[in-house]
Amino acid sequence: MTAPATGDGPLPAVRRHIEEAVRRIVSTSAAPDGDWEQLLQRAVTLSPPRDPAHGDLATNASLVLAKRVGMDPRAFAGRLADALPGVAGIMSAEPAGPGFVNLRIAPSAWIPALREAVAAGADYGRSAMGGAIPVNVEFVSANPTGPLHVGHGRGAVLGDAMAALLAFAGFDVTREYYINDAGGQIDQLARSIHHRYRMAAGVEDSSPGEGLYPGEYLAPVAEGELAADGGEAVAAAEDAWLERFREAGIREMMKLIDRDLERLGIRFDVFVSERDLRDAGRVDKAVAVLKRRDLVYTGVPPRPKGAAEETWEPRPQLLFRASRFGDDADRPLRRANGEWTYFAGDLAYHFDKYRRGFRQQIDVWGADHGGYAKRVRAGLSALSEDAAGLDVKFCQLVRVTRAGQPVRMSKRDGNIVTLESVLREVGPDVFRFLMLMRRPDAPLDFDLLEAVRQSKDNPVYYVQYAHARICSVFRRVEEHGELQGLDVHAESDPTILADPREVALMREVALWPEQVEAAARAREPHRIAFQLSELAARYHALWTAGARGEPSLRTLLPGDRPRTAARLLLADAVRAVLRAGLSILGVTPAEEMR
RNA sequence: GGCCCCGUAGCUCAGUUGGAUAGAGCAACGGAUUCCUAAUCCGUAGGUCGCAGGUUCGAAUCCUGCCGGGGUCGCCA
Repeated sequence: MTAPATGDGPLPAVRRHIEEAVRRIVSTSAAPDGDWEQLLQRAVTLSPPRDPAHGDLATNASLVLAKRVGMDPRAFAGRLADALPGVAGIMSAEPAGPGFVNLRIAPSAWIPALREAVAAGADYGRSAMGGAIPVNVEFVSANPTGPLHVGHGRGAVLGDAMAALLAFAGFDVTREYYINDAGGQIDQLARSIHHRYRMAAGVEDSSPGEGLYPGEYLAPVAEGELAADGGEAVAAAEDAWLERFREAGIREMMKLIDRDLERLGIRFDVFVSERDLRDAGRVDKAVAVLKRRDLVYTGVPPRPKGAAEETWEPRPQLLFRASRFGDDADRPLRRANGEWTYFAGDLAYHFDKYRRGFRQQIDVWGADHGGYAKRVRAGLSALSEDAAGLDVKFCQLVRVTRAGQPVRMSKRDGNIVTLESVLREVGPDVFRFLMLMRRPDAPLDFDLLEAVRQSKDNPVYYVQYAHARICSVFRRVEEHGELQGLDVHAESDPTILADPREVALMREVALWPEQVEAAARAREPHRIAFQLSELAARYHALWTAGARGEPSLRTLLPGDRPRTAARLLLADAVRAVLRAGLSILGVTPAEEMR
């Protein structure tokens, strides 16, 4: 790909300058005690103030430090403000409020960022922040018992964008899928296929009964098996066909899932099979490690309040001391029938990720697994001796509606709203963007009609339109004789860009790398979606001003090559941010809207 | 009952890890056709940030307790 941005934008320069001034002021103070230098690094912020009237940037340095070194915050702010102007593009600095210092930055200070953005294109904002640290992002991991539903789709998009964001910020990211291909549900899958098999053979006409999967997507699998074996499993005992149907089921269901993921443009680097882990003895090994540390014992767990008293019978079980690692109770490792619990397998799996070098692990789960995170974190802490961390991101379920009415589910699809059916209607770009316009742990209503409406109500088209407009401007340059052969870089004089709306756009372009890093640190891809919306809004506003009341703000001014070149430079820089952001979200940057 | 998530404008949601007078979009109302794409823009109006305490220069944000909604609770995954 490309090298991470190494350019020294305006922000780092301003920050360095502030730090030097702060050190000078502190050195004159009567009581420079304490860990103020550490605070300077950690707690002092430099960010655009919420109210643009306060300037371009603001720092809270004196609020954080003044008291610590025995000074009055307002006095500290006053001295700091006096010391700043004149360097790094700082035009003026004023103390404000309880001790902020507001900075005005010369518009020309943003210009290097514009050139950097244009040069980097979709890679603008890529950073080395992550230091190539390996991060494992595990997501989807849906059971191979049927096609993906919309909720899986949300998790899929979140995980994929998370991975892209972290990769963009310089982490060494692996996208991983854990296949839950062991356990009772797979037996039920095999039995469901067998039922369909008997239907296909004409010896069964009732629909699948209790506990079996109703989806008709299993019929082709059954028919395939029937064609292959000529019906020998019709009346055979379960032992004779269970394993074969399990394998066929897993294989075919993973094909379905793969196809759904492909529609979303998602590729995984690694698939890990629960069965493989178990068969290779990895579960035994993980439990042995815990045993060696005296973290496993046989005991009777207390009856959970939710469990009905009639069905609960106290039974000694093999337990992991999860309560020593922040969990609320010790957790069972072995089922009554002697098999490992799902939890034991999950321990082995997260341990396996750790042993493959992932000290940072991110899991994307559905909200219905909410109570489960503590015990897995506890297990990973125990197994890695606190060397590995697990960050679980929860996705609330998605409610799909059409014009406000719940979408009815088809038996064909197994009574779920399939991801495929939604994608067929709205396309991957709309789906991905709308899924990322919301914080993942907030519930989401997805309306199929709203989603395809092409207007400003729909943030996908809104952002894509901004990108398309810029592309359109570039296509039109050559239509003007006076602009033939315009060299945007050589002929532009960006100091011409003086309108407040233009300067605001320049600033936003310059701040983009910082915003990417903030989103990556917070591990919140949805911030990117919101930032793109804001940038698009600013661009649309400027554009419409030029198109309506203020022709002098237009990009293409045939009589004024330097100004046109400068405007094109700005437009191109905005386009770079849009491309970079959309690439993180996995959304296509449309060249034109038709 | 325990644990997890949520509660911000009539509706849907942001809120830069504790900052200044809490912001967008939708809906409502009023505007922009000499235009590089009107899939756009400008303006008006809209708030006890669920409630009550606490922490400090400063709280929508952190801590405690309530209220309300959702999820979950051995031998499913």
